[in-house]
Amino acid sequence: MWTEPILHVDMDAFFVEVERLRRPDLVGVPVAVGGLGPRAVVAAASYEARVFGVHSAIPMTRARRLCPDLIVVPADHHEYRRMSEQVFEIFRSYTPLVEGLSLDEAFLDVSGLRRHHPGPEAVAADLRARIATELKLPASVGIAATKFVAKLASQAAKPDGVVHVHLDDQLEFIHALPLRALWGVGEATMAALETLGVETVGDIAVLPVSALERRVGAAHGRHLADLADGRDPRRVEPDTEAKSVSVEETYDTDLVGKAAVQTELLAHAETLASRLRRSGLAGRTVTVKIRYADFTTVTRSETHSTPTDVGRDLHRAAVRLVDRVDLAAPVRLVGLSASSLEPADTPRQLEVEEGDGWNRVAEAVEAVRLRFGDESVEPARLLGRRGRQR
DNA sequence: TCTGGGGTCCTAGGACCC
DNA sequence: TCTGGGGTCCTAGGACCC
Repeated sequence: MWTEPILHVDMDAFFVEVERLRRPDLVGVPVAVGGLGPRAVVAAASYEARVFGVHSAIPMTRARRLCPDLIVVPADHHEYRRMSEQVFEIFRSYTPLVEGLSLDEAFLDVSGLRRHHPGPEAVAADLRARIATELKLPASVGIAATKFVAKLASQAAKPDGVVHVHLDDQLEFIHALPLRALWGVGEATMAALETLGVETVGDIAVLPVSALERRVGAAHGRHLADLADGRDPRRVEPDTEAKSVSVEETYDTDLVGKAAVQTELLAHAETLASRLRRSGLAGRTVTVKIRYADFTTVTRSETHSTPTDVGRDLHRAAVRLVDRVDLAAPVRLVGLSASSLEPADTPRQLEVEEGDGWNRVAEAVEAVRLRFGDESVEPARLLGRRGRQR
């Protein structure tokens, strides 16, 4: 019973269902949540819309063509985040071992609930009932011995169901699935494996590992071989800190010229800075991303010895970086990100710019000394010197 | 059909250090 | 005068996920 203690909980058409809570007119009809601009894509589609072939990531223009009666609702990420927090609160009322994958799905390791529930299926039933009654939202749950099988099980459970894959049936279950269903197998991997004539997970289970490694790389190849044999040692890791924070925008019409790009970078820098501050983070690495009209994408990054969460610093770095890319061609997307993140409150070495930098430092130092006394600020090399003299 | 915005992880090459 | 092996960090690009 407890040999399959991992739950993968996946909210059904989450954005759509959240919208339906405040707009009952959306119930039972084809709905897509997404952007409204000419370049928007579908972020979430209701099951009524999926019948028409409307699903996540397809262009909204195409979705409208596939389903003329489609109701398009602009995305409200604040609201989705708010509801997501309530969903995760319920998850964490069962176990602290909750690993969120996005706003609407998570792994739960419920092995610690042995004494309180007869089995993981009882936990899943209880959890789904609570989400349904307290939040009025549907959720599907996959139960398995490993993370990747639990995730596949929740897909099989949709919509609004539960699938428990017992250890004894695990290989039979995964081998029958199309290869593309595996987490980590996308278009490129499928293309790389095409010549091998593999279609299902079972097909790669009988392949030599070396053949996989040759085509998709060492790490990926071995990983796929392990999954096909049902091996997945990854534990449920309670949520870890963010590794990067980014802001990007695709424009309805392409930007032309350096000035336009720099202005967008200034706006991004301010947004990024406030997001960093709200998370209490600062980044040492700044990366600019430029996507041209033909969709080719370039990035330029630089890493500093000290992290920043200051809009002005981010913008200055961004302008330096974007100077190294071609801005004569039309640009459809501009992005800015911060990585190599550190808590913003760790002690930092100040970096003083050329120009009037030291002047401003001196002014600031005087202001502090006026308020807190002459010894409140001094060069680091002098620290402790006065103490010794006394 | 003409491709969002937010992320994570991997690879490969090069610089640099010991 | 030509040259090893290992480790770490950085950069750029790309695959993939929701």
